[in-house]
Amino acid sequence: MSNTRVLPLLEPVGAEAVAPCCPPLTERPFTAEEAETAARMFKALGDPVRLRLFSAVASHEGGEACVCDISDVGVSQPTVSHHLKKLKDAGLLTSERRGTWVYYRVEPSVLAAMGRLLTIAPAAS
Amino acid sequence: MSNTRVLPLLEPVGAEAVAPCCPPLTERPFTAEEAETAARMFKALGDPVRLRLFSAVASHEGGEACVCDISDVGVSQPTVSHHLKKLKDAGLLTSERRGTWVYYRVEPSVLAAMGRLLTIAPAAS
DNA sequence: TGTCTATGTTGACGTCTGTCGAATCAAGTG
DNA sequence: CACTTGATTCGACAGACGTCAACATAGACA
Repeated sequence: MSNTRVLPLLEPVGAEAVAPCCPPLTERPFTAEEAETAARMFKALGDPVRLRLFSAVASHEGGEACVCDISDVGVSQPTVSHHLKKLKDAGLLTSERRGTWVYYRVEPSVLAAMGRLLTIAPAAS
Repeated sequence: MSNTRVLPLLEPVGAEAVAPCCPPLTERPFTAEEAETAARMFKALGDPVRLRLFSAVASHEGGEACVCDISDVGVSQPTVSHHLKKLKDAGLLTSERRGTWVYYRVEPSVLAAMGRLLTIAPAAS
C-alpha cells in the first residue's frame, strides 16, 4: 500500500559503505575514469523504456518486482528482457528467480551514489 | 545568446517558481511522458565526454566556464562543440558569447531537479 | 513424460550517435 | 583591409543502439 517513503532503500543513510564512485559533479572536474564509470549509469537510465522499468521496480512494494508486473511499457517482451539486462549490467538492478517468476530489485547504494553526484550541497565535510 | 529559455526539465508555474518534471524515481512508476522527459536528461549525461564537460563547467568558478578552459578532454574541437550543443539542447547548460569567447553555464535548478529524481528522501525538504 | 506459462537469447534490420577533417562564422588586432 | 584565434557547422563514416520475430530455456503441473 504505502510504498512511498518506506522503501528499504531509504534506510541506509548512516555509516554504510556506498561505493562512492565519484564526487559531486560540481565539486571538481571529473577525470576520464570517473566520467566513464558515472556515464555508464546515466546511460542506462537514458532510455525512456529503461527509466520506466527502473522506476516501476524502485517504486514497487519492497523495492522489488517480477517482470510480469512491470512489462507493460509498450514494447515487446524480448525488448523488456533486453532492457532489464542492460540495467542489470549497469549495476542498477539485481535479479533473482523464485519459482516461475524472476524478480528484479534495485541496488540502493548505487541509487544513493547517483543522487550524490547531482547534489549541489557544498558539503564542506 | 539567449539566457532565458524554457528548460525541458522544468515547467514554469509562476514568475520564478519552477516545478520538477517528475517525482522521485522511487515514488511511483513513471508515466511514458515523464520517462521521455527525464530520459532525455540522463541521456545527455550518459556520455563520458559530455559528463566531463558538464562537470568542468559545474565545478568552475561561478558555475561558468569558456570553451577554451574545458576543451581538453581528448577529442577534437568540433566534437567538443557538438557535445556542448547536446548539453545545451538537453537544458543542462546555457551559453553566452562575451567578446572572443563563449561561456557555458550550468542551470542550478535543473541540477536540483535531477538530484530530486534520485532522492529517496520524502518530499518534506 | 508432456504441455503450458514465464523469461531469456539469438539474429537481423533500420536508426541514432560519436568522431573527425574541412569549411565557415565571429571577434579582435595590426 | 588582411590576418589570427576561438568556436560552430557541414559532410561523411564506423560503430552502437532499440526493436522485433523466432527460438531456446526454466519451472510448474498434470
